[in-house]
Amino acid sequence: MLLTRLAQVSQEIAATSARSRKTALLAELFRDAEPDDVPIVIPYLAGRLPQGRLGIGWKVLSLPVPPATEPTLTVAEVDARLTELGKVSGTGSQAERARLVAELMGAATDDEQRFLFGLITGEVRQGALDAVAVEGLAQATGAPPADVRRAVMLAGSLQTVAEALLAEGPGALTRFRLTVGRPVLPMLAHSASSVAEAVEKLDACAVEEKLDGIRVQLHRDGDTVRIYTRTLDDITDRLPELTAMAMELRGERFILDGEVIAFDAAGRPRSFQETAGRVGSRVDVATAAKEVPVSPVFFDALSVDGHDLLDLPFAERHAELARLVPEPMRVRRTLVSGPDDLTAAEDFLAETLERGHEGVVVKALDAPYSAGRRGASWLKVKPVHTLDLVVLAAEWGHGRRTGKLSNLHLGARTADGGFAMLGKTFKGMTDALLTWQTERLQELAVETKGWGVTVRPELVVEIAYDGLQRSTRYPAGVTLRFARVVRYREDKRPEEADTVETLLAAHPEVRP
DNA sequence: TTCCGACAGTGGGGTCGCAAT
DNA sequence: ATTGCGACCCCACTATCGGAA
Repeated sequence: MLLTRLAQVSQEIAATSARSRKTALLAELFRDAEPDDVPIVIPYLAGRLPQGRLGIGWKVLSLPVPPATEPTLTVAEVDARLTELGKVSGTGSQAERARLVAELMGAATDDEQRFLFGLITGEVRQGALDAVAVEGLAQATGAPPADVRRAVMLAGSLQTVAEALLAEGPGALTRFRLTVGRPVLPMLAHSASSVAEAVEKLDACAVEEKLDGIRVQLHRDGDTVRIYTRTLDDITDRLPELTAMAMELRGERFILDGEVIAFDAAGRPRSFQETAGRVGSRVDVATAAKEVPVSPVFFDALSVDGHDLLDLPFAERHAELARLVPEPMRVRRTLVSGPDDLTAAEDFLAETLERGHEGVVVKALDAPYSAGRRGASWLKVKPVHTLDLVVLAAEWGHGRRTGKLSNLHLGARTADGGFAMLGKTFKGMTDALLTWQTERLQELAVETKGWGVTVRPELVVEIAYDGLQRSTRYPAGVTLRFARVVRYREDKRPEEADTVETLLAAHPEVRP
């Protein structure tokens, strides 16, 4: 199959907003793909490279290369060239990589260049990724969408399922079962603004500590232990202490879900930055493990002794977990019978925050494990802080925000009467707000840059954030975590905005 | 008819590792 | 040694479609 066909279909998908139409377009293309092309075409149209990341980014891809006039590239050839590029990334020089990219781009037409750019940078912007591709695959093969979806969750890969389905038909789906050693996409949580709201929605539930660490899925099959992240990357080698602990547990074959986190000597959680740095260290793991040891804290069991627990209610899965894992390695929790029992939930949240953790996750006791989904049966509750800050500058948006000033530079007042930038945010804005701020900020502009505008520091904006973290990038030595716009405060003057001093005082645990 | 769950998109900061300067 | 880049951790929020209620 020619790459140009994919580029055209991708454009058509982007051009329609109807998901049913997107699905139909994908299904048609999947049906037309030759068996050899299937492992390439499916991921490409789901906006993904079969090779995973290549070590090629926006920078190298942006170097201008004159496009070809005639479309001649086949998907097989593109795949071969990208595989070559991936190999060079592992060993070779950047110059060699740039040469290979230029060669590939030079063989592509204008449309194909655009498609490849999006594919490699991970920004296809066609409004259809994995989930829509799964629908298309179901339609192309006549398999029930729910069955295809489940098989993809269990295989942890769309491509594997697609190949089997297109080669053997819907019967192949039964092959994909939960298997120890093969990671499944983890269940995710929605947000709730309070425990009252969460308990109201879920009724009988467990309220568990939410730890600010790294999500892990631990598989043990006899003497073999494997540990995977949220995105199913294998990080076994970086967590030797976890492997050792897994061997101590009372079971031979199991899959557990949990979090790893570093605690200090007093048993309080260390900052996310410290835990993440430790888990990210790959070169000298032994030293890193000595300096920042991490502990596993498990909260779910997906499989025990060959039994698939995914469809069991949480209460039963947790009973299995408790049988296998001693209490210190399980997440702290309390059981709540329903809205009448709200005080217990609220006390537990207060206690959890006192212990230095992020918040809580409220989980329905009767819900199955929804692998790969953001199920409504897990609700996280975290305290929100707010500040009144001043807009110092704004950057032009991309994609659907093209032509709108989007990303705001936020400043707090300093002792000398100026402003110190604390970070940026593009979150929390409605389309109407984007339009309004684009106009308003241009009125306040003092300087126009390629990336946006700097403005007179006059506009006050209320910002919600999750906490403070140390920063080497910003002048106050700190930055906001997960900042988002709540509303503009045109009733406030910049002299009334919050100061760096009061911000630091509100977070004594973070010292710049 | 209205409501709501699921998705995609738009990016944020930090850290690590590697190659180039 | 320092800098720039890419990968991968953490993540919030809005718009939209289409099935459920």
